[in-house]
Amino acid sequence: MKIGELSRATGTNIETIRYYERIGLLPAPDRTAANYRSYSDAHRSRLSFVRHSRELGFTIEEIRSLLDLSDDPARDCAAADRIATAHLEQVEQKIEQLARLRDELTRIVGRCRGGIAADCRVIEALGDHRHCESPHV
Amino acid sequence: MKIGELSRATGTNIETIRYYERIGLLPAPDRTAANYRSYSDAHRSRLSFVRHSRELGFTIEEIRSLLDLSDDPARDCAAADRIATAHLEQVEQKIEQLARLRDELTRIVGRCRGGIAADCRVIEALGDHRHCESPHV
DNA sequence: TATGCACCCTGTAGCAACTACAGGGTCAAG
DNA sequence: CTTGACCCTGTAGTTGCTACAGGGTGCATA
Repeated sequence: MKIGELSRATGTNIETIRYYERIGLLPAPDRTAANYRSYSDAHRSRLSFVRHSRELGFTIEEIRSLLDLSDDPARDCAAADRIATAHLEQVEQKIEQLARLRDELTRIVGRCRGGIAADCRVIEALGDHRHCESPHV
Repeated sequence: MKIGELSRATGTNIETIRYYERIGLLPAPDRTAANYRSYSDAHRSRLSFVRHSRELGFTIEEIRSLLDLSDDPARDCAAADRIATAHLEQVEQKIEQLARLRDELTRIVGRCRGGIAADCRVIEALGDHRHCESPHV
């Protein structure tokens, strides 16, 4: 299939597909006589793997490792589990951080009673960390 | 104060301070005879405002708008409230998205029983979206 | 007096993970 | 035979910094 079909089949931007090839995440496909890229089903499923992993927040480098593992079926599955578990922990940390941030923002936004900027509690709170109830970031 | 002192006073990287000046977020300070930047307390509190807002996840452009508002005390506070409220909504959406992602990852990780990559449920799940219980991203 | 060291300067390039052109070639339908 | 959809390469932009390279300044110590 041509790049446009692969794009539609996987919901991936054409430029992104070429980008993945450039960085070596997708193998370079065969070319037609007109120098068009010609993809196989193997390409399609590899790209699906990449996109799905990206949607789940894995970095390109993590995906590279996961692809290496899946390319070699004899390899130890524990490595894949380690990558996924580490990533899960990062996601959990990010959620906690955002939750703290949300609480702080809720507090700040709740204090706005309208009026002019000179009396704005939002601006005041942003200017002074001491208004915060818990550390964020 | 010199840039190093401002850096320590606000916990901001020196390169970041110069970057903020370059993009017009911090006004260019006076210079000493040796061409060193010389900051006032007004600079310090403006930088604190910027850093605190960044910690809360506001983008540079949002901060620019918030600074414009705080520079003009006669302006309507509602604009600041709108920016903060919109940002809060984004944070809440991001939290929900990450929570869905965490659930999916938890499901995937939980299926790994060790063994070889050919039978790895982690890799299998990443390769096929149909293993997912809920849509993510 | 020299010299070492911490600090400052400018300008440019790099990071992640794309996205968006510019400027060109290919191919099938009407 | 031309219109339009598609494809190609190569480069530059995005966000918010961070990291040099290659130089100048200022003060304390040997």
